[in-house]
Amino acid sequence: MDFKLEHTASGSKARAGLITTDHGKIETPIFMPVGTAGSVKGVHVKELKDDIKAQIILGNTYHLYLRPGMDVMEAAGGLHKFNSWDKPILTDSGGFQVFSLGDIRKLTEEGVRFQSHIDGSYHMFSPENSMNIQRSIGADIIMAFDECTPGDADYDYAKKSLELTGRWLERCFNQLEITTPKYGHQQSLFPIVQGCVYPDLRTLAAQQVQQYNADGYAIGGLAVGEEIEVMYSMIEVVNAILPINKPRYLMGVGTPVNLLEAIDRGVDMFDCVMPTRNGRNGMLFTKKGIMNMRNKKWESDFTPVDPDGTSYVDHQYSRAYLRHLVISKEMLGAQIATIHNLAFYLWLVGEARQQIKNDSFKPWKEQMVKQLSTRL
RNA sequence: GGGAAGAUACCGAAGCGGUCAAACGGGGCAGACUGUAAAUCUGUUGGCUCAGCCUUCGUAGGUUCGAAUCCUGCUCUUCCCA
Repeated sequence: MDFKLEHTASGSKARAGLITTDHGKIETPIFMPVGTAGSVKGVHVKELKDDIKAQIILGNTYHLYLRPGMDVMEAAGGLHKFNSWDKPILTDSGGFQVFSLGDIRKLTEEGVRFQSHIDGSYHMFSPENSMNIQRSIGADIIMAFDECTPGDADYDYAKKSLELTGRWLERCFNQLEITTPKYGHQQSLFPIVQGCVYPDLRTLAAQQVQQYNADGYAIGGLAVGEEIEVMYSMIEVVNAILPINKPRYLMGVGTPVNLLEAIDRGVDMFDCVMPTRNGRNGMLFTKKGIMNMRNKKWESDFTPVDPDGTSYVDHQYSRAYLRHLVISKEMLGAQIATIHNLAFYLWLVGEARQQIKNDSFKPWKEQMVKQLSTRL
């Protein structure tokens, strides 16, 4: 994997870059649609490519390991073949599930023992088998197995958690060294910077991950309960230390405003369930603000879903029709909303990239931030 | 024509003398959702000059300190027998 830093915006730390993987190029800043179980929920590959213009999507180690399992995954020839997405893929390591599965898992030095949310069966994740599983899935970018520290963790816990993540990181790299890619293309491991809301821990973490000279670095453990301003300041702390010539991936973030604020602070890559999940739940993100399609106000609004939208669903269907579908729980409603939201997110980061290259990012961002949170 | 059961808030449906403006479900209205245990979850849903008051449990009366709950007439619905 290669990263070329193309341009840094004036008056901002925002960057435009180009990642090259064996499955193609990724223009940064980029948003990566989340496809947890091997599919971006409700969206065909054709729509993902032609309409949403996704350049890279996510998969999840935990979910794919449980189902369909690695036997099927390897027999399929890896996730690219299995889900027929031939562009870049990134897999999360299962680290987030260590956090989100909360009450049905047990954390030890070795790894995490957890119960399947599907059938309650017991399993163990460790840095080693997370790497092995991610080898079997075959994503272009794979993530370190970490503990995603809760946002409200006290200093002592956050410090111990960070140290554990550090020891796990070494084991991840060791495991990668003694294994090889299974499908003939390169896989890059991104370490994850933890440290919770404590600047000195974040600083330490950002310094320590660099010993591995990775192809890119991730900032994890944010947007997990802490104040949003705290998240921004942690990004600033970490990005001041991470190397400028490597992509920086802010995990799990966020709202359109979060994306622009993070881009402004030098983040290159994002993923978040928000456009897909909120879309399924009837919420649309647009350039002018947020629309809850369940609201009565759209009942007889026969104008296009989003006149400014870049996807065909924005112009093909009316707001009144979309509201009807959402209210009626028709699956098409969720699909339209998901396609719209993802297309909007991809437009947003694509436009940010253009504004960065034109040295007009800062004023554009200030203007956008004002309107993006408006409730329409 | 005879008999039986029943009529409860937007709908369905509990309640069967006071703690009932009335359980629960649906629908309606609104909110939440940030490396997906989520096409999920939460709140609210008679009115008002709102710690109180007013109107409401088919309808008209009655019993009672007190009725959605008991009694009588009426109207309507469903089922059974002719």
